[in-house]
Amino acid sequence: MQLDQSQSLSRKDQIRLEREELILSVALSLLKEKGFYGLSMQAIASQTDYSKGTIYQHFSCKEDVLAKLVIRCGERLVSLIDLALDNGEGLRHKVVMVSWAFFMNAELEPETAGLVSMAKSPEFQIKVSETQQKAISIIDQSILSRVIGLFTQQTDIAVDKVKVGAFGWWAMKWGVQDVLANDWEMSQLGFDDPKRYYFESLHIFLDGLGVKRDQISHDFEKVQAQARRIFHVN
Amino acid sequence: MQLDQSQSLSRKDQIRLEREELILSVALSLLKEKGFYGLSMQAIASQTDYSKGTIYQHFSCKEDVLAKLVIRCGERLVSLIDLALDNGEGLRHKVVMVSWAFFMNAELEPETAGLVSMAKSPEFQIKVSETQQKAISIIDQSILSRVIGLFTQQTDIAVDKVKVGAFGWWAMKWGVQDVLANDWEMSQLGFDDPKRYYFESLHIFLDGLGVKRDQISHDFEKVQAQARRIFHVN
DNA sequence: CTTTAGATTGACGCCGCGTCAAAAAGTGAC
DNA sequence: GTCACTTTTTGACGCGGCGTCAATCTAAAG
Repeated sequence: MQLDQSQSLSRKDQIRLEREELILSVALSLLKEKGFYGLSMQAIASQTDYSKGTIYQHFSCKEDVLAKLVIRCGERLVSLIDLALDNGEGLRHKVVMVSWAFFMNAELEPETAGLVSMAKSPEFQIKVSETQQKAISIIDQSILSRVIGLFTQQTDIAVDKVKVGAFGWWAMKWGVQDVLANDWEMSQLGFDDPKRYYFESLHIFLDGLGVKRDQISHDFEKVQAQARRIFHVN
Repeated sequence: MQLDQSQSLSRKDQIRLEREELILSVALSLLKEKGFYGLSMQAIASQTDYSKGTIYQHFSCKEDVLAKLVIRCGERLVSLIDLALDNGEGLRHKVVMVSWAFFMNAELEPETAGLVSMAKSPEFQIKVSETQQKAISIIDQSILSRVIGLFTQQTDIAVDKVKVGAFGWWAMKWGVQDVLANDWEMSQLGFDDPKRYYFESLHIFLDGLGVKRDQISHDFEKVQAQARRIFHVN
């Protein structure tokens, strides 16, 4: 009896989960094809061969769907960051590798990565269910605590510089991400490859912080190749 | 005859301009009150006591209205930047003052400033009339060329560092702006006042670049007060 | 006063959102 | 297999926003 019930429950849950998966993958492909404006609950319903009502049993609104995509994107990012931290040698190298974690995560799913900053706006947040809000918040904390932890653990940086270091890096990385996401016309002004400029700037910042230089970190191509290997991208 | 015609034309234009002004101010106040989602062409029409059709004679769509707000915001920013450049002494000080130009511009009209990054997204852009697109593009160029020009003119920075310097600063500033615009919960992680951290980070970056230190630039309060005075803010 | 060009209006068609009563499918007892 | 009951699914519906356009109004010129 109990077994049956639990089995049937888990079976239901299984189906529910699979469907949620389907909905999300359809949403993502719509996002890719038609962009943010082209994504509608109606379209998701048609493409999944479910009715609108059923979709609304999984997600309370359009924003809720997008939030879930952003959450998955964030979860993948966290795992890439962990890989970066495990494989980096010393503070500078780890910082560089984590930067690549962000870039490659965005590369894997540019559509979703482009939503991240929108998903953080208050107006978006209030439309999203609390569960999701918390999930986003937890991911943010995970990432930031890893970043701060990284700076704290290392010995080649003064205690009073830890927070500034983490902050400055964070800001710089975020700024570049924004440029990349909406590919601003920086090339017209001679900034053909923002990533290269980012890493150059980053090294200057780390120099200013007094972080030890090393052999690998300064070689853009090499470290990129290394990152692709570690993250299994491309 | 000709005089009459030109008079009547300029009169018409005058009225048209005033109305455009009215529309924009109503749009802005709606944006403040109800936020981005609450802003509708219908609402603008009601509040201005014009019909929807008339509003559409001025702006082709909602995005067009917002674009115009962003453009004005950008124009004001350019003028603040010029003030900053005129009043700053030396590279570091000018960089700091220009940073304050950005911050205070955002402070003057947070709603609009929060739209800037959205207004740069391709999906937004294609909905906006070409004239506006160009206007935005011109403002971007104005700002970036000033920034690059600033780094180029100064003597206390190596030639090969000019572009990196401009880029790194740009990225960092942009990242912070994003944090401020959506006030992310950084305070929970001990970053109570992002602006202070920004300036600390900025100085570290400038140190790394080899930019000369000075007396004023490092005093947050002092330089803020100076900026408020120059920009006539508060 | 009449004509006419141009400005203004708001009803209209369309679409997307989110809801909910009704229909369908599932479940279990007999 | 059937019946009664629960759960799930459906899609028609109401709402509201967008952008259009034929009809109406205005005002200037003849």
